[in-house]
Amino acid sequence: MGEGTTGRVTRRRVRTRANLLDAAFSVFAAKGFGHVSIEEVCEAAGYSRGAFYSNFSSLDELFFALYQERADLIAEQVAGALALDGPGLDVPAAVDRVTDVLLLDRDWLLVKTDFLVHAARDPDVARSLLEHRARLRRAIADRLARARGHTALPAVLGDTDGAAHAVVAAYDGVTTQLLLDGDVEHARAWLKQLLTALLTDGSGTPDHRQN
Amino acid sequence: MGEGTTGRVTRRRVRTRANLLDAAFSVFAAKGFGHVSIEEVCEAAGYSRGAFYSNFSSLDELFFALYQERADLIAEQVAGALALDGPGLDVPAAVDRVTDVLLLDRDWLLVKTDFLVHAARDPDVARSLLEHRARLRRAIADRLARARGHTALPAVLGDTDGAAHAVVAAYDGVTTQLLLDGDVEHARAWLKQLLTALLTDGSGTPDHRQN
DNA sequence: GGCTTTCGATGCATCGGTGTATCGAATACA
DNA sequence: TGTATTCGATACACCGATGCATCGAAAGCC
Repeated sequence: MGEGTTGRVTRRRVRTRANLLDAAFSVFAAKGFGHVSIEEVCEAAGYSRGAFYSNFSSLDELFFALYQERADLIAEQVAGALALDGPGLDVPAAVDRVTDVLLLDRDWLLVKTDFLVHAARDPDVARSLLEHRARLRRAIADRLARARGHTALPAVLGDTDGAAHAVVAAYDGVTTQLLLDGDVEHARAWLKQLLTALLTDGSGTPDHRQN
Repeated sequence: MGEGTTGRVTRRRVRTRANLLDAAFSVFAAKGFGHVSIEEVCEAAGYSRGAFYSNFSSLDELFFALYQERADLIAEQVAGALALDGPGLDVPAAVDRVTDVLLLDRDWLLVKTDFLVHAARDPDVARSLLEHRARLRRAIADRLARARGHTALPAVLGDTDGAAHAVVAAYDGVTTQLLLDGDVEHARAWLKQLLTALLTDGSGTPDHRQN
């Protein structure tokens, strides 16, 4: 229990915990939180319920831990992709890099959206998620601010903060579509186009589709 | 069962069915599909499980019916809002009207998102939802096409179809944010700004916030 | 208004999931 | 290597939800 003092840093405990989390990710992605039992997670991980209750006290707790783990990971990657080039920001290139990181696989988006729905009904979780999003936006806004003067930003959206808002909104919007049609490549292209449309006044490359 | 032939158009049946659907909406909005039992719905509606099983065969079926009912209703309203003025489209005015219809209450967005997550895991449901969205987009694209020449559309997004895509994406994006912060008014303002930014090359009214 | 049909309430059997208590086994530390 | 302690598997009791089968009551039809 005591996480502060290293009372007994068991080695297998971390392993089982990680295994449980990994298995939970697959199961959640496949069936959706709310249609998943503790037993299913344990079975997928190859443990019995004893192991679960030894590591978590409820499915909610595990779900939260799972989300935070992966979300932090992706946030790092995005920050990395943003920091890649110098102060002179090449918008299309940065958009490419970020897009590649952001739209990796559909499974993550499924879990992410499940979590969103979860958060929408629990103020505490919502607060936590809002803070996460705010951090992400700030990273984007900072990057955009640093690039100002080098590349002109259309004034329609207001300051860089507004532009960051728009970027996140575009991402969320494309996510929705991707969840339905499952076409990652198309979503990525579409997101790039949308972002360049928002962040430049120049010419995007139109390209369309049925659904 | 026989819906085609009007074998016996019972009158109370439609009432109870409607009551069940209404009650289900509240319960789903509050707890989320997947955390709701048939009993809860029946209790909220003031019926017993017998009534439920007489009208639906599963929660999924009810959920689908519920979604389709309300989605069609809103689609009608949007179409109405779009058709309101003549061939000369006043973009800001139309945006205002549509926005007012689209972002009515958070409960609907909650149920809608639940349904999205549901559809994302069931190809049949996904297909149905994609068709619905396609119809909506076509309505928007038609409206935009009719207005071409009157109001200049920025070419960044390609043709009117691309613009319609962008409109829907913006809506979805704002929805996500609204689900978290619960501020309908702000979401509406933000959506208006985003849409005008996308549909005009002119000046939006910047206005910002913390989250 | 009587008669038939359908609707919906009640009771029951069942099942799956939960949480806890207990115990053997694996592991860290001396 | 011995031993104390933690980890995780097994067993059990419990609860809630499900779906069905039955039956009284309301509604439509003549």
